[in-house]
Amino acid sequence: MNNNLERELQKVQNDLRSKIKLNNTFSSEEVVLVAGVDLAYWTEDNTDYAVCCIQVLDYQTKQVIDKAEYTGIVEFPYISGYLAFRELPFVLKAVERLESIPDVYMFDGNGYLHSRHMGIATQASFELGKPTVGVAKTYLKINNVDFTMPENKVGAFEDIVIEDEVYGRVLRSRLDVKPIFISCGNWIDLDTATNLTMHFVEQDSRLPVTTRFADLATHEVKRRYQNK
DNA sequence: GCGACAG
DNA sequence: ATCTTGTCGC
Repeated sequence: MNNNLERELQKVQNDLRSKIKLNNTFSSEEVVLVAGVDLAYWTEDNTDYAVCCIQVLDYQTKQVIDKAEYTGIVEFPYISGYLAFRELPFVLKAVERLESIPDVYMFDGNGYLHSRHMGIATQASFELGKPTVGVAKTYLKINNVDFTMPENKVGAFEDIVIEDEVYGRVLRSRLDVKPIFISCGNWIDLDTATNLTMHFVEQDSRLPVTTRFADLATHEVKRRYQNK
């Protein structure tokens, strides 16, 4: 990619690093509304489109109490390490359409588990002003450090430590299924992020239902658009 | 040329 | 992310 662009994007991310707080800025009793965020992409008439879907679940009942979506033209390419610049504009537009105010957002991707601690979950927190969590399906290698595979037991995990700093966690959310990668977005600690994730993991997916429902919603929107 | 590469 | 059938296993 363009070197000047990369320097510019790195500067944006580096300037935000000092604002990250990896401790809870809330008490667990305050967490009532949890949002799952995801996007889907497609091409129509040589134009790239994306839809962001957000599903807001009640922590206790796990019922969807609010949802919103935003569809638009994709303006930014996918560049590994800079996912937020591509997806965040869609997320913010969708959030505007929510009636509720989620207490925490869960993203499909990383947060602190990023070479500059600036995965989409962390970068999003500064726009949203709310705690965020990153839940990724695959590992984005940092400084050539691999992760250790956790044992095959539900809830088993291994922290991903690079130069004595914990970046994130590989979590076995379900038995006999590939693990997922949990990291703090902002204003939340890793244990709480892990517990929150496990709380929403059910039998049909290794991903928390927050993210899972958002994923299903994006696919429905995509089909709706492609069938017309 | 080859391997890496969140989504 | 997306393109895509069958197939192995519970």
